[in-house]
Amino acid sequence: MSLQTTPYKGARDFYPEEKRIQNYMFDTVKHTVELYGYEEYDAPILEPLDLYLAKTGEEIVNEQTYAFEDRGGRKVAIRPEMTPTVSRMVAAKRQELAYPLRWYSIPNLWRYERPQRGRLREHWQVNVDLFGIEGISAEFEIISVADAIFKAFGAQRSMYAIRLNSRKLMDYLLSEYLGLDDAEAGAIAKLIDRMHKMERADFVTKAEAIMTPLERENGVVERLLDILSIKTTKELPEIIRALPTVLELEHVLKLLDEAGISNANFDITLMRGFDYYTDLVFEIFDTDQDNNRSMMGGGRYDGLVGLFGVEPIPTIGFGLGDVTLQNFLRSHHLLPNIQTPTQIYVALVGEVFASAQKPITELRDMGLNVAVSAPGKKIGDQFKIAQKKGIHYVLIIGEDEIQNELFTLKNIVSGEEEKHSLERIVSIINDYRINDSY
RNA sequence: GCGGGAGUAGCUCAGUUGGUUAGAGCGUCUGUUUGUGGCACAGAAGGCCGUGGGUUCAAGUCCCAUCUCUCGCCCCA
Repeated sequence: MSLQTTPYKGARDFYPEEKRIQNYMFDTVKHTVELYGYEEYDAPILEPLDLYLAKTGEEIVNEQTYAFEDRGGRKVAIRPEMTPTVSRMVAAKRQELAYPLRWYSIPNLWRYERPQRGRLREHWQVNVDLFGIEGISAEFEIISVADAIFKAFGAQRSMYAIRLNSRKLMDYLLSEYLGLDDAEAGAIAKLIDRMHKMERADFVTKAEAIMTPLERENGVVERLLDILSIKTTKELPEIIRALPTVLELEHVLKLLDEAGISNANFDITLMRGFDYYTDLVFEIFDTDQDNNRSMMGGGRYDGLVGLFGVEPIPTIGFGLGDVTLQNFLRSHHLLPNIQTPTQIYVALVGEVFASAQKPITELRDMGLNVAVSAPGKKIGDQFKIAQKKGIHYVLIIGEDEIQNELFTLKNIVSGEEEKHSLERIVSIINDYRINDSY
């Protein structure tokens, strides 16, 4: 029995060409969020299992978390998300941090479940969080940052939709306006979450099954359907529209619209699961039908830092998964062809390995990325290898070059070939790289 | 955890109602001589047909089981 070469189920190998894509995506994200003043942090991949039990549903922790006992008998988990960790970090230094905090990270996360399109067991997730601002300027900023990331990749507004809702609004709607008890409200909320996946009649049947006969007689299902069909906050019943959370939501939408973010809209069917969100929630969807998934989700979670026994801190943030982001970029042809960072491939001709070291070192000292071919290969093969590696320049070093201190530089894309000094070569390559950038 | 689809060369796949030594394209390697690649030509390597059992004179092909991958469901941090 031989060893497998395939990676662990639901996890990916990143060969250099794939790692380049990931680096490009993460570098673009980092650059964008840093424009807004966000700073990178990180934390261990292992956390005490308790950290997740405190705020997440039983099923998620028990069945979808990699959890085990360490050698000291402590129950630990591989982090399935970053939000509890960052809340822990903030709580630990609650008194000494300078608010507002603008923090981001790109951790790898693990969840134990069956892989499917857009969802693997290991993925990387951009986490962007803003701590310490209570008002809607935080909502406006965090959604603007999310939007800026998509714009930084060259996405058009028609390619993605930003959907907003309010958890407080939905709580009021289900318990006060429709008069459902907690269990019913929870079940209906889950149903709403996936209503776009089912037929209307199917939704009605399932909704009726959740409600009591009396509620059905009183037309609660019809009232639910009516309210779920609305497209703007203006259509909400007057009593609901006057809620502070709705006024705030309208204000955020107005600010976004004035900022040119025209693809942000109210969506009363947006639920965002059932976890720690306390007020506004939002998601970004791919408008491409083949990738009809939430790529990014977030919202306000004012209560999480307080779980660590300190005064709560108002917080809003979002997460953006690398798998769904890459699917998005691919389906909209937004992934550039990213070159190897190696700029020159040195082809040695003849017995010059030792004497070629000096010019090679000088090139590196001047900042070029230089790979040297294996000795003893024919020059034609060395061209082939350089081409296959995607390196555009081959530098030929033989007896002749070393004697004259003029080296043969060949652009294997154009086929042009000339002899130059090392300084001239550096300048040619640097100019070429600038012109060749994405 | 539940369901659909698929496993044949490194990759993408063909393989007739079961019938001799298993096929193509791409890729890899070698050569068409000596410091010039891509193109072309010639050649080579590379398969327990996912694994185990069964039916049959005969199984890549049919049946059962199992494993893996994949798409969905559940769930979604």
